[in-house]
Amino acid sequence: MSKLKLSNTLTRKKEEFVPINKDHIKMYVCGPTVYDYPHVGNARPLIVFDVLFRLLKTFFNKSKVTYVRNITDIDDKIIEASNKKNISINELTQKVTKDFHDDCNYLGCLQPTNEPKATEHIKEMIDLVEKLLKNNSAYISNDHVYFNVSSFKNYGQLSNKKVDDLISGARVEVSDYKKNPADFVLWKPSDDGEPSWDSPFGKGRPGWHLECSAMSEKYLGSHFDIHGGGLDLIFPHHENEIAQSCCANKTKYFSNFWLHNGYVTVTKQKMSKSLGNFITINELKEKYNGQVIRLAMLSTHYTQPFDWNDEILSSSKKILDKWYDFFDESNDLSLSDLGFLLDDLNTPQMITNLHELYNKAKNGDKDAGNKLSSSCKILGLFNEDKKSYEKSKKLGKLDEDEIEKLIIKRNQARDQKDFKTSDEIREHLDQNGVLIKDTKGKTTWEYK
RNA sequence: GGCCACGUGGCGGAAUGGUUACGCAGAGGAUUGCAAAUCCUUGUAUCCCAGUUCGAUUCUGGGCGUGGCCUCCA
Repeated sequence: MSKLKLSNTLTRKKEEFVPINKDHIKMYVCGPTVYDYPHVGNARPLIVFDVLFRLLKTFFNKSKVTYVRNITDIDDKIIEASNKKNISINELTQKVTKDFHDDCNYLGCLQPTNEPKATEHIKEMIDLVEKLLKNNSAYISNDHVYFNVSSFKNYGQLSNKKVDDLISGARVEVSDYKKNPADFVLWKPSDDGEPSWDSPFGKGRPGWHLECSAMSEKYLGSHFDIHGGGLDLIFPHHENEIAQSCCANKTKYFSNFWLHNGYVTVTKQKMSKSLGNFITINELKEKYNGQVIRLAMLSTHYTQPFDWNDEILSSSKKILDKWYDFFDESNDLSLSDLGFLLDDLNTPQMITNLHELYNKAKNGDKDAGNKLSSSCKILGLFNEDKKSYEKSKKLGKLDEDEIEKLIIKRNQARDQKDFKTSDEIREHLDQNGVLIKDTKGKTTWEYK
C-alpha cells in the first residue's frame, strides 16, 4: 500500500505519517474565535483540514478517525466586540457561531467529530492550571496565574525560537508580575461586567492558549496524531499549547504531527482583520457556489500562500462547470482515487490529473468519468447533484418560464430572419446571466 | 536584530540532473445568420552571478527581490 506523507512543522520535514494507533486516528484543529464574520483567510484551514479528514477516513477507515475542532467563545476580542456592538456576549457568540456553521456548510466541509466550546470546558481548564501549579510550571502573581516558561526546556522547538531572543526582542508583553517576560497568562481576573468563573485562584477567566490544551486532552488524550491550524498560530499559540500540555501531564509528546496552512494573501499581503484587506466568506455566497472557492483554494498547495484574485475564481468556475458533466451520484471514495493526495496533500497535481481524466471522459472513456467523479468527491467537490449545482447558479437571475418564453420569441424572429430582434433577445438574456446555445437545431440555455 | 518561506509564460500551477506538464486567458481555423458550445492548430516562462557536471530550472554557495513570524491573527 502507498504511504501517506505530511509536512511536519515540528521537524520541518516531510515525513511518513504513522498513526499512534492505526485503529484510531486523532486530529485536532484550532477553530474560530467567534467575534466577527469569518473571512476568506479563515476558510483556508477549514478546507485544507477537511480534505485531510476525508483523506484519513478513506486511507484508514471511516469510523477510525476523530477530528476535533474547537470554538473559542470566550476571549478579550469577544468582550470588546460585544461592547462595541452593544449586544450581549451570548447573543454575539451564538450569532457568529451560526454564521460560521453556515460558512462551513457553504464550503462543503464535513462536520468534525467533536466541536467543543471553550465556555463548556472551564472545569477542565481549571484542572489543567492546578496540575501546572502542582508541577511548578505555573505560579500565582497578583491574582494572575502565569505559565513558567523556564520550566519547559523544549520551549521554542516548534517555532524555532530561543527564549533569550524573545526577551531581547522585547516584543513580549512586559509585566512586573511576571518572573520572565516570555511567561504567559493561564488565568486572569475579570473586571466587573466581564464574564467570570469561580476558581481556586479567584474569580476570573482563562487565558488564550489554555482551552486547546484542555479540550484536546479531553477528546483525544494527552498524546495524539495531528494538530493543525494556520501558520500564524505557530507562535505563540501552538508553542504554548505544547508547553502547557507536556508540563501538566509530564509527558514528552503532545501531537506527533503539526500541520500549518499558508496564508490567503491579497496582492501578496496577508489577508487579515487588522489590515482591513479581507473579504468575508458570507459575501461570496451571492456570487459563487462554495465549490468554486474550494477548487480555487485547492489549486495551490496548502503550505504555499494563496493569492486571492478574480481570475482564479472565474477559472475555477469554468473548470467545475465542465467537470460537472460527469457528476455521478453512485460513486464512492476509494483508496485508488487518493493519488497525489498521499504526497502531502498535493492537490494541484491531483487537479491536473482530473483535467486528464476529464479529457478522457469527454472522449467516451466511462471509467475516466467515474474516476473523475469519485476523485472530485475526495476533494470535497461534487457535494450536490448536477441539478442542484446548476440551480445554485441562478442567484436572482431571470426565472425559467421567462427564459423559455424569450427563447421561443427569439427563435420565431430567427425563422423570419429578423436577426436584429433575435440578437437583442440573446443580448438581453446574456446580460441577465443566461447563456444561449443553438446546438443541432435545438436551443438550450444555462445560467452563467 | 533573530528566525522562516518563496521567486517557473498574461494568470494559476506542478514536475524534473537531459526537448519546461496541465488548466484558464490570448491568437488562428472548422462550425454558426451572428454568437455560444464543441473540435483542430498555436505563441509565450524556470530572478541574477558563480561552482559542481558532458549537461542545472532542478544540487551547492553568494546576491537581489517579495512576503511572513518574533504582539492579537487562520
